[in-house]
Amino acid sequence: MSLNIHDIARKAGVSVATVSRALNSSGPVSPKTLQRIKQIALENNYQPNSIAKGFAKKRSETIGVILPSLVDEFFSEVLRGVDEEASRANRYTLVSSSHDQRNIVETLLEFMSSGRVDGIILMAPYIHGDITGILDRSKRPLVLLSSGDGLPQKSSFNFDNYQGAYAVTEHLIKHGYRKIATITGPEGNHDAEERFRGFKDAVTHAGLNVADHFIVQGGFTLKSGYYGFMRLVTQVEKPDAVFAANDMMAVGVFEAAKSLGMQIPSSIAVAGFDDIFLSRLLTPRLTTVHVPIRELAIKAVRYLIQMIDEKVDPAKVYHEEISTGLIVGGSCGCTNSPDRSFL
Amino acid sequence: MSLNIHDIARKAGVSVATVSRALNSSGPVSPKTLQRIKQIALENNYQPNSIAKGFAKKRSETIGVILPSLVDEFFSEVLRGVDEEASRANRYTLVSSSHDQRNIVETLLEFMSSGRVDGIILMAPYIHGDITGILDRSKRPLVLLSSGDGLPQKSSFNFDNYQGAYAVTEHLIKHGYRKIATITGPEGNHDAEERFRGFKDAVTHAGLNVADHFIVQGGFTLKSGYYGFMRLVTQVEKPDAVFAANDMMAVGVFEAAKSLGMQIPSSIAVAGFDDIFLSRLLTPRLTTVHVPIRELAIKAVRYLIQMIDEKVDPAKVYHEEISTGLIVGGSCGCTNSPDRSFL
DNA sequence: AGAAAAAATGTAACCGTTTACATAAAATAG
DNA sequence: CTATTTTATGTAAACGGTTACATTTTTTCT
Repeated sequence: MSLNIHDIARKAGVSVATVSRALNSSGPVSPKTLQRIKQIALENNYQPNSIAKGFAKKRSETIGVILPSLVDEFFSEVLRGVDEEASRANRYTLVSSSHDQRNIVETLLEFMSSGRVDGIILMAPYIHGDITGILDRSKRPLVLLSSGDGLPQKSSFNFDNYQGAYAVTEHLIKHGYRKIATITGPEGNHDAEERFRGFKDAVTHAGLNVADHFIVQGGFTLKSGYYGFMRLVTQVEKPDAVFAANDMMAVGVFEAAKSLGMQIPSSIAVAGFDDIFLSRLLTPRLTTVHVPIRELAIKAVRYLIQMIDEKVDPAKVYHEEISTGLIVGGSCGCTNSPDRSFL
Repeated sequence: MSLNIHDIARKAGVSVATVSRALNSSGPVSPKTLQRIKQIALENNYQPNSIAKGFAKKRSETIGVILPSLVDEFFSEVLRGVDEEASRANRYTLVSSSHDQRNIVETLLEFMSSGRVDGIILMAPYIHGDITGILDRSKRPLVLLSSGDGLPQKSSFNFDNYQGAYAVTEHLIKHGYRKIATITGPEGNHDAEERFRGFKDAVTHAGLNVADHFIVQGGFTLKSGYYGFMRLVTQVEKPDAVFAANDMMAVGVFEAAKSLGMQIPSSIAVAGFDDIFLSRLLTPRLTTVHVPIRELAIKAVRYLIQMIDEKVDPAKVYHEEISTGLIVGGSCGCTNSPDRSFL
């Protein structure tokens, strides 16, 4: 096994306490002792055992991230942001992509009481009773990411879905479309609900009404966008524009339109939400709402670390809504939209 | 703070050793004591401090994953596979997406000598001297993922890039194309090199020759595919088919062809490599090579865990090449290819 | 120079668990 | 019914750091 602090102390002819102080700058050490210890540590490339360190300090320098799954761009961007900010703050990232609800609960319990993480970033689009229960008696700092306000007693960072949906819908209305349909996200999903609310308000405030047959429920998947669109356009009254609650469904809409021989935006305008990479490749480019995922993750981690370091009161709740930005492509009917923005 | 093993021992009127044995089934405990201890542990929902446990056992039950970055589909699929298999084996996943080479080296050192992980999955497309040096005196089990055979002394899991590239090129040749160009991956990248080798051999074995002006260097990015194609088709002698060393570049090729008004596959056939999600959405669907990323990751983790548990000799090296599969779309000229496979 | 203050270093307890070894209790054998 | 073996339990050291406190050395002040 590699050498430990005692070995270094012996080699340097000092006590372990001095070595610890020298290497962590945690107490006074005379310049020449400091120098000698550092030298010896370097020569023997001593690496303190960080498990032991964590044990002694009751700190793991690790933040735990619980994600619903890692499949799509969204989650990997979150993870990227978390890892980026965590490593900037010299923290480790322990990740768990829970495959189902049970799993989230278990992981949460584990993470909270095992001493393995100092704080938790939890992303749970569907928060239910079990989770609430655990979270209530959670002792570790925790922040919710894009999980809505179902748990107002916990600090959270969300996108301003309402504002984004409102803005993009308003944009469609400005184009003169009057029969605007939407394909929603899955039921119970906070983002989906907020987006729908924004859509509805924008339509209503414009003096239009939201017809029931212009609302079809989707599931944030390409497939549901495809079939959702099919349902919309095979009705007697057809919409002249459709707002898909996320880009993946908008892609489904494009595919469906293509297979029906419908032109976008001339036969029907389309808008999405998320600004995924793919939306840039559609022709015409998708009009959508940009969500700064990394930024969200980074802010959440920063706040979490402040809680851990007690720079902010961990008991106090803080909520932040990160604003989203309208991205105008050609799918809404705008003509001056940039092309080949992917290059 | 939550209670520890001593508290449980006291409540149960036994010693900590007995509690430890009871809860870990690591020694004889009488049925009724066992029952009582478990009961008490449950009532007080006792969770052993896993840092302390790791410290005592010199085991962290954690596997470290070092990835070059988390941006694309490839890496997030890897992570997904790792996490899936790790959690199946009751291990944690500590992730680090190193942003540059220096970072990889540092992380590697940290991971190896800190006791924080029991083993490491390293994915480093470009292995250079520094890394080799560290790896040589690494004490922890480590497996390389898709990093080529630059380090034959370490166990590794790779895709059979050669075979895949050979197969897809051969398929193009079967179509009758004779002037086959390629856009390669970045220099020094193992996958890229193997793919090129497969391409070259397939062409040569068919009695054709690989003209220099039919080889342009790309960088695995959409952009490089776009411009690479532009260069290829603005030459005096134009290719009739092009093999992009990855799908992202093939997407660039599609875009470039579109902007030049060229039809795929009638004016020029295209094939890619990777079978990314996007390749399914192209029209015609991209002919490509499927790489079972999750499978690769899962196999690597399984093997790593065997090394950790000393089920296999950690000193012995093992190499596995995972075979890839040809996916026939319409971009090569095949007509019976399935459409809308994304639904 | 001696006293007081400041700086450097050392000693040892502690963090929560495992585990080798010792001891006690129960089961089995003769 | 004892002697022996087996099973159950307890004791205490170890893991590798940190850190409060004690002690020693150095510096500063009068």
